[in-house]
Amino acid sequence: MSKPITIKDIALKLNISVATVSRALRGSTEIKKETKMAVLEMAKAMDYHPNLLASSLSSKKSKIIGVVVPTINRYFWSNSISGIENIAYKEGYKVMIFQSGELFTKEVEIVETLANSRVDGIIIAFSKQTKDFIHVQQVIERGISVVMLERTSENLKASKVSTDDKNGAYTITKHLIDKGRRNIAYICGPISLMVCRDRLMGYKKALQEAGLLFKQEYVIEVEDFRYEQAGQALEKLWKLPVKPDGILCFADILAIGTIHAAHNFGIKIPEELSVAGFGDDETSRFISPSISTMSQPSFEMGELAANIILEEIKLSGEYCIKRTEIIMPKLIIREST
Amino acid sequence: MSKPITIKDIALKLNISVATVSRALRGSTEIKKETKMAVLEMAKAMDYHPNLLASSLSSKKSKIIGVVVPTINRYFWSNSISGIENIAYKEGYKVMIFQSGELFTKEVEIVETLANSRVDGIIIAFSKQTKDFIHVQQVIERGISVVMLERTSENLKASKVSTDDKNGAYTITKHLIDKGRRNIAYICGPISLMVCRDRLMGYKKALQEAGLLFKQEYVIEVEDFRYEQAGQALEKLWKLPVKPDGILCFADILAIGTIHAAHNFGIKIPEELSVAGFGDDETSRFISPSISTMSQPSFEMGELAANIILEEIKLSGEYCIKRTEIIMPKLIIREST
DNA sequence: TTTTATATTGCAAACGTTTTCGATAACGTT
DNA sequence: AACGTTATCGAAAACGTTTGCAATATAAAA
Repeated sequence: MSKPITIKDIALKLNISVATVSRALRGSTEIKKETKMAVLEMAKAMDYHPNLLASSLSSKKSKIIGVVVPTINRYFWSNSISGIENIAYKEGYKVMIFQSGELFTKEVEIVETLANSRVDGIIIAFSKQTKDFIHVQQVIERGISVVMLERTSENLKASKVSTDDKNGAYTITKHLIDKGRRNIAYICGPISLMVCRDRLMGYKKALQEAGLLFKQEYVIEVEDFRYEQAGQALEKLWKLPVKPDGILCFADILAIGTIHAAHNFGIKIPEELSVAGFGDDETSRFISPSISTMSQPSFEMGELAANIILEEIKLSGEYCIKRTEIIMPKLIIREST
Repeated sequence: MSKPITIKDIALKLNISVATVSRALRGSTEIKKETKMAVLEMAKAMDYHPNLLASSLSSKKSKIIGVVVPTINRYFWSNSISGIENIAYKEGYKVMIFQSGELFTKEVEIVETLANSRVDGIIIAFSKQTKDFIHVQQVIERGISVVMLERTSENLKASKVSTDDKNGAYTITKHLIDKGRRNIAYICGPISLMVCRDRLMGYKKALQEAGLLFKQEYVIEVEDFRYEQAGQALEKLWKLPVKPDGILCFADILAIGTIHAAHNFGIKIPEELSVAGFGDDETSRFISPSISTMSQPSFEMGELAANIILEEIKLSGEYCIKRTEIIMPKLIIREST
């Protein structure tokens, strides 16, 4: 309500300059111990709170890193955010979380806001609609560090950390084949996403290697990563002349949806149909049947992204080599296959 | 890299004052159409980006509302955040999301940072550790609007929106009783949370009304809302001389954990044991058995909280009556009871 | 034409910090 | 006694906006 206390007020009270107060508060060494003490005490006594806006404006650094993900309520994203925070907070950085809701326009808006708020760096996972990357290209040119996480692009000169999707999908498809499955379908996400295309490649490769025919009608593209979508996909697949005996799902959430729909159709899992996921959501272990999946170390991937961006912030604008980290997921076999 | 363009640069180029540029950019009415046009064009031509820090510092409003929740990866929280965003974005406000990780110290730190960043308002759900509320009391006194969401406190003069937990728990406990259950246990969260105590009261009331004995050993308090915790709770309950035939879980996630553990123990649900949840997580509909639960309109609750805070921001500091909104959850009956 | 109202603009003071560049004082060195 | 060091502090210029008030130009009214 009443005017907030500023360093000027403290300076006045102590009969010293604002410069010394500023230095004392941020622990500069070139300040006499007694005055530093006096300032700190007075600050506490007067209930002083620094104005971060003024500070960032003046110093040109905010100690904030912005994170933008498609949605926060999926395990992979929330968990990697936790990883990012874990590192960032240790280094005295705050992290601001934003969700694009898979909308390109909102993503652009968020990135712009973040840049205009002069955050020190941005970690971004693109929305499924994003095909055009100039909005982040511009941000990079403005001197803000950017790291791409999981949903990346090759057209951008920025570090990225992502999953080895091709090999991951290959591995789990091969697992299905090893289990004797011959007609394996793939319920995949929007093909506009590189992740989806990469996993498709791995799936194809495994089929080919086993001498199995790739059939286009076995690939069902769903728009959103929602339970219902998987159910609809299964319905389509079940109308095919040759029903699949195995399904690879792009994400665990789709696997759960598939299993649910299969249950309604009276399809036995895994006897009649094997279902595999990707991502190892927390839930996947606790439902029945539990889900075989490729486990992605999302927390660690977040940590890695954070470490990279902090590194680049430190070098800020110097020519540092952009890194590309590809993480291999791990096969986890459970009841559904 | 190169110095960013400022309104001063635009003013210089156009031979007008920074004041007019500022007014033109923010669409003030008292600017001639032609000059406004000229400014906007020049801004675009020079690739101008406003500095939000400077703007907020000067205008004393940030158009940002901060949200702090225990964790973002639980359905209730992420969904209510979506509700908050839905309203806020419409009104031109950005939403900054923070998670306390159920840690008091981190919550305090976040609230302090938010206040020091001069956000216009804060929507907060307290951590399970939070018993002391001076950190938000101080923020309120500094003139920042605060609204409490779901995890509230009665010691604070701030608006709140929460669930009618007592009646909700009463309703679903009664449902269990109606299904013929007589030995009903309650797996609850940290009793330090008012939500947990309120639901306990509803549970007790239902028992009492039905002439059933309340037994302390039927109440198991878990520390975290994690699947594993429910399993351990069930294990304890199953060692009791009289095993429960129904379990009310504080949250759906605990219900899923309970069902999983029951499955491992070979306990038949719902024949041998009815399991009920609270919150109606997305997942609860898609697992088998699907879970009976009390559905909370989390999205709408977020919207409500946002509307209230925007209202209070508008009145900013005037005596506005603090509102208390209690939302009644809805009973959803599925297979688990 | 003068007067009055109105529409546009500019000046300059905020907003609360950080930081460069000196200034001063105290101290030891030669 | 003159000098160089070092420790400690202050003055003032940024940082990029917004905004109250004054000034000017323009249009309308007398």
